[in-house]
Amino acid sequence: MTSLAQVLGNLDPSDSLPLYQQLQRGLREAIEKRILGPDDALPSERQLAEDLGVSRITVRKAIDGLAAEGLLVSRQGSGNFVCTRIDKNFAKLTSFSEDMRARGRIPRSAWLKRSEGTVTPEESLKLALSPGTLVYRFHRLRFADDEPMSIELATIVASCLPSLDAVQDSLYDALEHAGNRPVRALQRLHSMLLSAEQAKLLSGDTYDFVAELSAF
Amino acid sequence: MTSLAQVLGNLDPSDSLPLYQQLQRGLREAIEKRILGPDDALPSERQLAEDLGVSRITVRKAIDGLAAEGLLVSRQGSGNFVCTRIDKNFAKLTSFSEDMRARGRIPRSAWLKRSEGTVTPEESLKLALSPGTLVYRFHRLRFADDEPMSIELATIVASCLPSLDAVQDSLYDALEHAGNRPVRALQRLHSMLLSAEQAKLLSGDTYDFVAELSAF
DNA sequence: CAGTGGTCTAGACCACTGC
DNA sequence: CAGTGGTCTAGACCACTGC
Repeated sequence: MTSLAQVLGNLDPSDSLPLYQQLQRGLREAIEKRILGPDDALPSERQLAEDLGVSRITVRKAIDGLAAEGLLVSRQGSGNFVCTRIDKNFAKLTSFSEDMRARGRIPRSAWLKRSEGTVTPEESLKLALSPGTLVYRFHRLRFADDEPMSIELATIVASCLPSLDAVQDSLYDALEHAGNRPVRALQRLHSMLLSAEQAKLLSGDTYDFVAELSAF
Repeated sequence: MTSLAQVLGNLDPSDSLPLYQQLQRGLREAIEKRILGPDDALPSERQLAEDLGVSRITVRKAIDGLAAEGLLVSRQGSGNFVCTRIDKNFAKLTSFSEDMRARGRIPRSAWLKRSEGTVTPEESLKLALSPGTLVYRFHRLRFADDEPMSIELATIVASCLPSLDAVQDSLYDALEHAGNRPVRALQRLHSMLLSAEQAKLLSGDTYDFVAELSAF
């Protein structure tokens, strides 16, 4: 009997909610309440099944669901582990690379364009920078396990990085390496209509795109 | 023996790829090749299992995976059906509402702000509109099954809609109702940093937000 | 080599659909 | 009420991990 099983309480077969969903909810709450902390291993599936009086398949279905939610990762031969993951309220700043790694996926990016210049009036307003500030702009296509996820534009004050080429895979890594780990950021997300070229990039049909895209 | 089973060919238990993944791939290809068309019902799970010489659980695992991919929807007591879904190349224009419905999810939107005005110089360039053209702007928070999915800004030439209030849930529905079903569009998608307010909206922690958001 | 997750089977009962 | 998907069991063998 693990202490976790005590926390989970008894599953009720007569409940209208299926057993695996009861278990999934219980484990989710245990993770959210930090009873199970990041990187903690769950009891083995066989152990959980025995403790809770259900079959292993029922346990697996709950765990599969949590893995799909990004709360757990399964490692064959090793165990099921709680993901280190972003806080729902974005309290902790994480990069795309970190986020994907925390979800057990391999981040990768392809460069579309990188350039340097001075802030536009719009950027100057949004980022609270003096006009004339030198910035680097990074246009990237982001992948997780080779699946195209998003097109990203990052605008960074040039003085935060040693050079335009300092960014390889992770922008955050490069900033941290330069001693500028971001501690505060204004995060903005837009959902917009795609240009034909952008659609093509995200569709995954072409990876041999040209590096130059106009009017991003 | 269904004709579909013939198309799928034999599953090979000695293959390193698990049976359910072999079947999932076979069904995916059948859907992509339109051997299984939109809204077509699959043979029943028991029938597929018998035809292919595997257990029903193996069939279900393949079908669950395809449902997670958005290629199928399951209807209890009825069957598994091929989704009408967007073409990978965005050849067919679909709205958020249509897309979500096709995936068996319920689209909903909450208004953040709606306004009218004349095109900005930037919009004028991007949308190829004459300066001074009257447009409606729609800022919405989009939900699927009450889960916040995205923040959307739509800019529509005012002459395409009878009024600013003509749009209820679906912009495309409103446009179609006005006789302006879009046949061609420039679609753009941006992944950007979120403002604190936007992050809050998407985190699902607050639904009683104010309708006014500045500097979107 | 003991223990783990990954896959698979044969069978069962349930709620639901649609005639 | 026959057929369907949804859930669940008990058991099995595999590949892999980590000591």
